[in-house]
Amino acid sequence: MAYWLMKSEPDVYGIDHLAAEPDGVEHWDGIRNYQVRNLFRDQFQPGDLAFFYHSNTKVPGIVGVMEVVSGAYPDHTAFDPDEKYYDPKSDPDNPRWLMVDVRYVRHLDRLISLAELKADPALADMRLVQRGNRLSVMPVTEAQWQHILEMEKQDDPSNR
DNA sequence: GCCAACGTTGGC
DNA sequence: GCCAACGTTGGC
Repeated sequence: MAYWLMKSEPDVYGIDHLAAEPDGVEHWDGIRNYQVRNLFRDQFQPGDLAFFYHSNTKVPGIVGVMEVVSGAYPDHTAFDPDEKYYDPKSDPDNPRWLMVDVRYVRHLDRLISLAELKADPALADMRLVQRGNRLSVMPVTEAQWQHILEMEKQDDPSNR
C-alpha cells in the first residue's frame, strides 16, 4: 500500500467538508494535471492512505488523514460545460481526466504547518517542501508518513 | 521541435 | 494582492 498527500483549498473544499459527507466519502475531482492523472491511473489503490493538506490559506499544512477507497475512474466534471473544470477536450468515450474516491479517517490532533514541515531535516526530500513544487497530489514515503505522525504527538516547536 | 506567451498554483 | 515557478498552448 502507498501513502499520499493531497492538497485542497479549505475555502473551496476542506477536511470538514469531507468529514460531513455521507460515510465520509467523496470523489476527488477537478484534477487537470497529467502527472496527477497518471498517479491516479497507475498507482492509487484502495487501502492507500493520504494526508489531507490545506493550501492557499492563512496557515497551510496537514490537517488530517484519508483512505483511498476506489481505483481511478473518469472525472465526469470534465464533461459538463457548467463545471469550473470543464474540459471540452475530454471525450466521454476516451476520458482525459480521472478521479478517485476518498474516505475521511480523522483529523490530526493539531495542524502540522508547512513551515514546520519545511524546517524538519527528516522531510527535506518531500516534494511538498521543494522549490517550485506545484503538484496537488504527491507521493509520501512510509518513513515520511511515520515521521509526520510522530510530529503530530509533539508540540509545534515554534510555540515553545 | 523550439520557444514565447499565457494561465495557474499557492506561498507570502 | 503580488509574484515566482512552472505547465500548457500554439505559431512557426
